[in-house]
Amino acid sequence: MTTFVDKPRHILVAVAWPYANSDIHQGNVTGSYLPADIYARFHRLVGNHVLMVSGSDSHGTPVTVKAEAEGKTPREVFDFYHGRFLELFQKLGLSYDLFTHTDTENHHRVSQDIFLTLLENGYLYRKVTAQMYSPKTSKFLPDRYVEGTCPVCGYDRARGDQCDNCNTLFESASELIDPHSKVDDSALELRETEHYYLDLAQLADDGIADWIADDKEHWRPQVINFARNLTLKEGLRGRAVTRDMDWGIPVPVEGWDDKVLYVWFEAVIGYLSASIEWSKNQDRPQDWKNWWYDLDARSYYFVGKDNIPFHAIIWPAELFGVRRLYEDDETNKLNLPYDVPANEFMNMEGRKISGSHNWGVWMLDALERYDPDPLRYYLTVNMPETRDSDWTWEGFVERNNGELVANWGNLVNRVLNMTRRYFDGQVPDPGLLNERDQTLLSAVDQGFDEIGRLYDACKFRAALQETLALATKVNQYLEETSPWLTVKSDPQTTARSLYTAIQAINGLKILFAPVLPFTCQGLHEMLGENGQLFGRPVIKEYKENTRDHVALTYDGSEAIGQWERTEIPVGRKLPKPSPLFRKLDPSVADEELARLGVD
RNA sequence: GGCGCCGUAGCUCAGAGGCAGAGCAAGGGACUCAUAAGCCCUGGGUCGGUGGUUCGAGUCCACCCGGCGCCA
Repeated sequence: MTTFVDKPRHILVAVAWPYANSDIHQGNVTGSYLPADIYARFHRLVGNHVLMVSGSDSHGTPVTVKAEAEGKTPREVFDFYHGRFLELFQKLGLSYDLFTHTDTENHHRVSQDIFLTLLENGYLYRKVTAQMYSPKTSKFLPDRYVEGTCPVCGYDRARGDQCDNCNTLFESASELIDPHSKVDDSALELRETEHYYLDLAQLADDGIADWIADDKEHWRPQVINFARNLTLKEGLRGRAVTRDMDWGIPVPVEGWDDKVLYVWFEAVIGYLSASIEWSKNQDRPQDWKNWWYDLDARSYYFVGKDNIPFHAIIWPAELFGVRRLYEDDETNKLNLPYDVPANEFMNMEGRKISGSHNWGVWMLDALERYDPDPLRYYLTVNMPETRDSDWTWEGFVERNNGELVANWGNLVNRVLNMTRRYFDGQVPDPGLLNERDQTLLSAVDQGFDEIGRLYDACKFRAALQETLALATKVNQYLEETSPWLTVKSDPQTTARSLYTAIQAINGLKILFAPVLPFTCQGLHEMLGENGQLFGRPVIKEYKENTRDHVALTYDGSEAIGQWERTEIPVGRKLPKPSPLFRKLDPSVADEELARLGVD
């Protein structure tokens, strides 16, 4: 059945790392986590070797700022949100092989080793610059936490990187008159500091410019054009990979104890370090190399559009500059991204989603009121694959009621109910299938090929629409054969029609499964089938030498789902069916808007 | 200001040289297995605009307008 895949391939599904400083909303989910999960589930069904990794980004200024605001340590802050991420992902069915975080010993070591290898390979250089320094706290301050008077318009609350009044951008916060700390208002001074820089210009010359220029036909146009625009038009400048801070990964160079690796530099290394950690957790410490060195392996980076430069240029440049890690064979090189299927943004009710304005659907909260599959469905059918999209609660209710309930759920329900009523719940013996029956089943079989191609190309909206169109076809087939009429006069025809519909539904179960894993498992059981289509998400604690961490993992050892239509045998007694989806009252939209404070 | 993405039915979008499409919404119909669901039929278009290339242009090219974004 898997005609578009010749032999099992290693597929790395690399998912954006959420900052562990706030809860996750629907924009985060539809932007990267959900498409990654759909892709991973599809390829697991196809029979490919999937490794889906990500984790919480525990470092970085947003975490420390939140910690200061709440009077906590950064570790307390990220531990809290990390725990909530694990709970959400488990409930929403995001099937990470490993969702870890960046404050593990493993990640520290891999990041430092990457740094040292880049240094050894000549892609890091040192440079001294002047930065704003707070004598009061003995800390350097990032430009956007500096406030002062704008030298252009005189606005007295201009930020160090930009004046919000006249939109002037500053090269350095030192251009401000009377610069002071936004955090504690204390006066600042200019002080010299030395940092390591990634030599992106050299990396571009040595190969990354060619790599970005070549063989990217399968990339989304807005992604590859954007990346090429950055490399060609702007040229690549060196970028500091260290900074003056105490929360983060220590720079592994003597005398640099008061500096850490810059978060943008080490967070992306998480894709590699998490693969290595997963491998170690499985007691197969070399396994990760199948995804990172095998020439046939493919890596997909599911991120939002704000992350395109880091994944289409900077991370490939890091990998290219490192060449190989923990590998003696000099012919091996770390794989660069095969694709970066970045999504655009999702708005809500026409406005930008915003944490500080409480404008968004907080997923953990939404799961208190709604099942995961309808949420996954709406977020997929409305996914911002080619342009920004818009979440509306009215749209959520309409799609749920009109498509999941009325079309697909109702189809399943009517077929299983008739089987129950007319044949005592046993799969009827169809005798010889006629042309119309066979046409329907071959349309479903063809769906595995065509819809499979869409999933494989990360066209999830289209895949879902095609699958729903097949469900409509089965509904049409039922109208044409009208088993509720023939049952009185021609039971054999009724048997054939219901048998055919049952087999068709069983095929649709798999076609829908990457997006709707929970209800498809339910249907699987209503068809009297055994086993789990997918594996189980498990939250586990892992011990290292100095500290432990909890992570989400995926146990696929008992998964039996395959990308093909199987046969539900004649004579099987089916269990009592129950509806796959529940209809939502239109007032739900008003209630949710009221919850947001909208009249 | 430069660059990129987008502009197609009331709404959401697909189509990327060969008869303008789907779903929803609207109007009509036959049916009753099903969560009043499903099915059939109908209406609905200056494909943002202008000019060009071509036997033929939503589709390719140039310019312009509008929305969003990145950079300056």
